[in-house]
Amino acid sequence: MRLAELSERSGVSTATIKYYLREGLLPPGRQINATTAAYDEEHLRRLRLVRAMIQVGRIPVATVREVLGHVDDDALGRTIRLGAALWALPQLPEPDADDEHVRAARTEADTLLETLGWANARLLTTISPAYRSLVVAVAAMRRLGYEWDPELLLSYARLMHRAAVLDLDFVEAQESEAERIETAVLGAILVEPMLQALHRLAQEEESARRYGFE
Amino acid sequence: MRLAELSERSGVSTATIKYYLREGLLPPGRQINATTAAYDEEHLRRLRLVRAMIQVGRIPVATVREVLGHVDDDALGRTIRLGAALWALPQLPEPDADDEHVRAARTEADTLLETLGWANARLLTTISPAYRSLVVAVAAMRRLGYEWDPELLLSYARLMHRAAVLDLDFVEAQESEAERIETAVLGAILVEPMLQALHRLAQEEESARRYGFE
DNA sequence: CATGCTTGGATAGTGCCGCTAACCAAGAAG
DNA sequence: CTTCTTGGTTAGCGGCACTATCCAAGCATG
Repeated sequence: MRLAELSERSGVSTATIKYYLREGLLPPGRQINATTAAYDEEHLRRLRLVRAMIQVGRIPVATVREVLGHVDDDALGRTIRLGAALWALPQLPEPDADDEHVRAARTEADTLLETLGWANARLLTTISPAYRSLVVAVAAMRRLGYEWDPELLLSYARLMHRAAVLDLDFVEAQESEAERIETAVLGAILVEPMLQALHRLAQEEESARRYGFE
Repeated sequence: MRLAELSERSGVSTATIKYYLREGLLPPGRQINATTAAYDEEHLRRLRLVRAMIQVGRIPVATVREVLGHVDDDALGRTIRLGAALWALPQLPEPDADDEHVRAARTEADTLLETLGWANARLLTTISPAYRSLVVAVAAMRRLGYEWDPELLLSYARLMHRAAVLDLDFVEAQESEAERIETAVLGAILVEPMLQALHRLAQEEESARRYGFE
């Protein structure tokens, strides 16, 4: 398959495909001669993957390259490989460690993990970007003066844990190990916008149920 | 409070505050004379709100202006006002209506709402951006060849509905109607990154539980 | 009162990002 | 032998979130 056909079948312009090749998101085609390269189904699939990550997952191009690098790295174990890929995803900016709200949020997050018994997550608190993002988000709400019962955060966490269980069950259902790794990363990236959309739909539904359209 | 003090207390540079004033994210200060303007606590709070939306919620500046416009619009009822604000949030791009995966995803989404009995959401399917985003996300996964039991999507939706119930309970706990509207929008914007962070943490935890660190 | 500093407002510029248009020489097609 | 198409290279574009610079008006000090 030539570049033009790859473009047609994927719906991505040749210029953009060339850009992805340049950026290393797509392995080069098999060079037939100086002016022709051949691409196969694997390229097509990879291209769709890249597009989904960029358009649906809103992952920056440079990050997609990094994430795919981890996915392709056969040397690592599953948890590490998944972790490496997930940790490359864009995260909230580093919090200011001196800020009082940040310190309070950190305490709240630590208590949360303890209460939940997430022993593994607790090992990662100093390094996991997800933990850091949680602290930033909680600190932002606290800074705006919102107070809540610790039970609330706990409830959210339990819900998201159940979502994670569904994610990983789905991953395990994949046939090959390579597919499982890809699904784990892709799942994490594509399930997020799906959950977000469902969340907003659910808010609309619940708001309309409670208050009608007034 | 002068601009310099507003900057110091919020941690936002004066240049950036001027930019927000220009962009209409912040109402102008009370003009004292040709070279001095006074800002009050309300400005400080608003500025923190804007920062949270931009930095934690990753909402584009133009969208923040739009969302705040709806929040400040006393003429609308609660559901409409919340809806208007939520609908202004960035969404996934318009799907290609001719694509087979998009059509399949639309059917799946419709069945989902029917099964859940989300009667209100079903009224909104043609116009709600959240519905559109859901379709795009589902279509992207289908395009990559992933198949799943309809039960899976249903489970995710039930989880997010429970999250939405928690959200709205929290909103109802606010004292004034103005606060409730603001909380509803802010909640929607700031809870999302929090849920995302919890989701990723939960995935790390669950993956480590199942497979260890190998 | 003079001098120098600070203030807030306006304008233009910066850096990054995701493309995209234009060009090019090598090769295929008729 | 033209004429068209190919894939690779380069430079540019448009949007975004700031940010550096300039400016005239005021305030503060000797």
